[in-house]
Amino acid sequence: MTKPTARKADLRDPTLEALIEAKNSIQIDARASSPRRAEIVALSAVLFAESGYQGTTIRDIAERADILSGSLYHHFESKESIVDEIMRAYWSDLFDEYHRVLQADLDSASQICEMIAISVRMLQQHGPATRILLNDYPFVAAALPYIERLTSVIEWVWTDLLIEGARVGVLRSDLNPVLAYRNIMSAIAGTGRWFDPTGTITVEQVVMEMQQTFMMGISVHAG
Amino acid sequence: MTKPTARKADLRDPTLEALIEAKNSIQIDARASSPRRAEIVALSAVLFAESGYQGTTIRDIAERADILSGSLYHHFESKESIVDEIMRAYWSDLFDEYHRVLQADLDSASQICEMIAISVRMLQQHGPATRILLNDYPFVAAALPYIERLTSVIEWVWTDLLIEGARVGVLRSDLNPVLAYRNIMSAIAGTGRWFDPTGTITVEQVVMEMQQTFMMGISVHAG
DNA sequence: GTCTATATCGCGATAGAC
DNA sequence: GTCTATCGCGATATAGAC
Repeated sequence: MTKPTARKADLRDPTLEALIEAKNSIQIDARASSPRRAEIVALSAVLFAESGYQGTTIRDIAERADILSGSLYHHFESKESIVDEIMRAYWSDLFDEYHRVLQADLDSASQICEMIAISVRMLQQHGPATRILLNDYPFVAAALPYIERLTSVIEWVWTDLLIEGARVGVLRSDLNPVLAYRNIMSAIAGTGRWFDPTGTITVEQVVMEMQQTFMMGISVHAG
Repeated sequence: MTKPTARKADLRDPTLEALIEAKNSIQIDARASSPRRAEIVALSAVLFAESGYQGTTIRDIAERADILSGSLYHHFESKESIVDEIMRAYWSDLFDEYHRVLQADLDSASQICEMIAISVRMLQQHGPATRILLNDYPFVAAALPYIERLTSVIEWVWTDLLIEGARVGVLRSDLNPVLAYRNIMSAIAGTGRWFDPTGTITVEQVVMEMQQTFMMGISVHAG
């Protein structure tokens, strides 16, 4: 099934455009090219994910990097700038993935399945970032204003798709798109808490169970 | 439909017994009867929910209580003991509600619907506590060891019910009970982040949408 | 790029007067 | 039950030598 309102021709899908604009607003610091800096960012992400942003000290990070705390300020101007860099990389990759899915010529239901899949697969490259977002959202959102802006765009993309799916009869007509979105997004975000990359459950198992649980709940049934 | 394995007769449902035992292990401090103390606990819960446990200072709490920070230590022995009291009240009420549902003579699907309902309804009396648990789980679980014990009991009750439902054919046979539980619980916990008691969406709307989304996803369909 | 040394601040908590 | 006053600590961040 192709998308009912053909947008591939004129490329004027407002949510897709908002997504592109939001993605372009994420500036990645050029200094991130330094390997040492990237190493410290990665190890900080793990510590923040384990103990929380406020529960992790500059000294904790320095110790893990085999360095003294003062030396960190050669690479970063503040503790906040470290989590900022973690977040920019995460959101940049996430928006690229969303862009790919929204450009593909899929019906609403398939797009939703794909969006669940890419969101959960972020655990592979950005497991710590997912966890930081879950645990420290109030702090991170307050410290980095762009986070709430990007979150809004994601919410818009989802609800737009859910409304469209209900309109064309692929999804339940009595669906509350905002509540459905929040249920799905909570389940996705929740993986950040419990998923163990060294465990026996694979990311693809999580993807499949989540797709089944939600799609069979929100799609129209034969009976 | 009545519960297939009749447990009402001999009352030897191991998950119910574990629930009762866990509930009895939650000791409520008798001093909580002081109105002033209860007032401070309530207002601390709101602050912890807003800014996080580590993001809220003793001085913030004192200011909101129109008191000086040192005076708080007449009522509490530490900052940790405040969040402890918030958590004990929350879990005590939650376990009472679970107890009521598990004692009722319902089939698995209805019990699951009821368990979703009571969990979401905790937002009414314990909205801040729900949010604290979501945002500060790693810290709170580390500081208050009983939390992980109680969480395990809840997980056991849910997965037991999901397995039972699949066994008797009320739920999908290919269901992964652990993953299904985590999806549902994440959606429930997620309400703590976005639900606004002063907004237009009611708790009962949230309950209904969540029941529909999950039940139609995990129950066996006619078609 | 890292170390030494330290400034500066705000935190949780305490002791005793009232 | 609250206030005054303060302790002791650990936090982020800085300055300059090497």
